[in-house]
Amino acid sequence: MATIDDTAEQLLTPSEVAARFRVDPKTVTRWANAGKLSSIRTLGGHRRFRRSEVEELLAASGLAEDHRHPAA
Amino acid sequence: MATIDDTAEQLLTPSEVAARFRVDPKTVTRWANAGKLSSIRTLGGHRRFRRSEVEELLAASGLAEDHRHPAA
DNA sequence: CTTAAATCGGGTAATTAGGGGT
DNA sequence: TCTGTCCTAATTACCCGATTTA
Repeated sequence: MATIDDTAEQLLTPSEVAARFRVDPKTVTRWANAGKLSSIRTLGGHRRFRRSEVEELLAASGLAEDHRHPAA
Repeated sequence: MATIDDTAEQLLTPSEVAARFRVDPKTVTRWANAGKLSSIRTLGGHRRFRRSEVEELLAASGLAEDHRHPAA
């Protein structure tokens, strides 16, 4: 069938982001409202977050999820 | 990948739309039923979605994933 | 024509949004 | 100031069998 290019950005749910930071999903929502996290909205109003941005923030906080060894 | 004419309207399956929004294909179906998405029906009753419309909705949600070529 | 995957429906749990208060 | 919890309403995810698609 017509396989489209999978250049699409990988998105995470609020729960998935919360699990990575060990915080409550509501806290992630507050970060999004405060503009600390870029949020995408589903057509129903639920938030989705860019995986790359979350990983970067985690790395910037000194926490490496290390499925990849740090380059620096 | 498939070589498709740019003049033709590119249609996406429910799964492809769902992957871009990080939701379940059933949710995309629900959006179509709610009139939030324009849907084309195959002769068997399956839904197809306009790629341009999906891209616009994603962009309106705060995500611009236009790495390939500008939709002008 | 056969096989495997996807999408149809419906129905029911789980998640999320938003506000308020600790 | 920041975070976790309580509440209700809305949205989304997973269950099934049957049909369509590739």
